[in-house]
Order: sequence, then structure tokens, then C-alpha cells
Amino acid sequence: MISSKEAILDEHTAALVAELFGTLGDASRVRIIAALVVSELNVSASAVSHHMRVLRQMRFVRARKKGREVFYSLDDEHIADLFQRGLEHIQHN
Amino acid sequence: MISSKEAILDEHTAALVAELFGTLGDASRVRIIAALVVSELNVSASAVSHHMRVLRQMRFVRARKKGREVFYSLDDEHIADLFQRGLEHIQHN
DNA sequence: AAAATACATGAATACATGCTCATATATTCA
DNA sequence: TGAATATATGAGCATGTATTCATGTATTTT
Repeated sequence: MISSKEAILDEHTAALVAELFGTLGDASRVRIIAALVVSELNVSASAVSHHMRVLRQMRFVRARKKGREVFYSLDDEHIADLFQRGLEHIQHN
Repeated sequence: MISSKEAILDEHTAALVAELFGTLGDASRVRIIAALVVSELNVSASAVSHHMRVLRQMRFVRARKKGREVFYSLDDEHIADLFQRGLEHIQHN
């Protein structure tokens, strides 16, 4: 690890940044985000529900309940922006 | 998971994007990147070496060898940019 | 009210990932 | 040449994380 004297970024902030990117570091969630960039999404499978909780906890998405369905949409433009830049980076390489 | 008919982003691209963000999804690597944003870095510990290999394989950094030291620097402006945006997002919340 | 639908959630399992330790390699210094 | 330095790398271990399964809850439909 980086020793404390040369650390530019404190551990706590680094952990938060890592958490942010780590949330985008799963292919299933990337596809969920990709879908949400285009439109609202409602899903039902268990695995997605778990991912949705992660995305909610990170405030990446917002949930809107209508009847027995839950519609998710992106709650953070920065995330859509990060996602787009990440995607472009991949596509231009 | 997202079923194939509603998948906006193909699995392969999603995996690459996830790999990109996943690389930034570790606090140690975030701190390494943070240090590299400011200046070249040379380190010796084993854990850092392992991280450096990851960062090299992802072409986030470039290695320059001088004598028995290896100097790493950022090899990709997009990564510095992503990092900055991620950091700003954390700091404005 | 009972059944069905849509989603949430906890537990268990399987797999991935980071860290440490031991060891290897390359380079410089004495 | 031999010792020291700087880094790389493989193995093993510990921890984290995604997925599945079983079950729970809220809402709608019949």
C-alpha cells in the first residue's frame, strides 16, 4: 500500500471513490445502468433486486412504486455521465 | 439479470466497462491513481507491485525503468478524468 | 377472501480479489 | 564477484461479493 507520508488522498475519501467505481464494476449493474440511461426499468428477478438495493443505497437510482410494480430510474446525472465516459473509453480502444 | 431482449448493452461490452470501473473500485488503486495524478511514483512493496501490474494490464499506467527503479505515470487521460469526476462526485455529497 | 403477481430480503454457496510471505530477477555498489 | 537494493511474481489465505433458493410482504385480481 501507499505509505501515509506519500498519500495524496486520505483513506476515507479513497474508500468512497473506490466504492463509487466499484458499484460500476459489475457487468450486471453496468447493463442495468445502460438500460436506465435509455428509460425507466422494472424488473422482478431476485438477483436484480439485490443489485437494485445496492444502486439505491448508493443513490444511483430512485424507485417509484406504482401498484405492485416498481419503476427505477437514474437519480444521478453524474453517474450517467461517468457511465457514458467509461463506455466511450471502452469503445474507442 | 437482465434478460437478453431488454438488454441495451451486450454482455461483452458491459463486462469491459465493468472491468474498467472495477479497476478503479479499490481504495488502494484509487490512492495510487490519486498520487499519479500529481506526479510520477515509484514504489517497492509487494502489494503495490501487484496493483501496478493490474494498472499496467489495463493500460492505466506506463512504466519507465531507470536503473533498478521503475517510475510509473498515468498513461491515459481518460482515466485521470474519470478519477477526477468520481472524486468530485464524492466530495460534493 | 383466496390466489396470483411483483418485488424484497436473508441465508447459503461459490467464486473473485486483495494482501502477505517467500522467492526470483535485474541492477548497482563495494 | 558478492552483497544490497528495487521490483516482480506465484502461492496461500482471508475476505468480499454475486447468485440462487426459500420465504416474506404488499398489491391486485377473481
